[in-house]
Amino acid sequence: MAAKKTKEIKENLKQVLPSGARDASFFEQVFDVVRLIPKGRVSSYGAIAFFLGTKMSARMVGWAMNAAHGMKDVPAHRVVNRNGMLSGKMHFATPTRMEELLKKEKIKVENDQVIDFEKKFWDPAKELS
DNA sequence: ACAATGACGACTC
DNA sequence: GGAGTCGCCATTG
Repeated sequence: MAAKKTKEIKENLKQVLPSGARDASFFEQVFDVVRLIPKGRVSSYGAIAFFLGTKMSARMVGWAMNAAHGMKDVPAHRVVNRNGMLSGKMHFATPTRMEELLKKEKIKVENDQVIDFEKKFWDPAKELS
């Protein structure tokens, strides 16, 4: 059921984007930012939300990530919560997929948590200015 | 149209 | 310092 929903989201997003990016504008920005996250680095929902102007609405970033699953170019695995925890790993194809991907990028993950999160943290507002 | 939910965050107890 | 509560914004029921 959830998969079907994701598909619907993706299709809906695809339709909305080229038509008149107003509802998906937020999503588009999120995708762009996440896509710009360097390899071996991670970011947080709050940081992205802040960069987009809605710093208080990290939830929406998470929701955008859900839709981002349809976009393979969007490394959602590099986006974790402000605590550095892989809060969204359960939403991947497999719960271990996120951790595997992160480890693949030299990011240490232990107990669903990114090690040295502060060092790996990539702040869009800071890097992209 | 109203109420509830959510890959979060910050504040309060 | 750990746990609980409220707030935010958009989507879904």
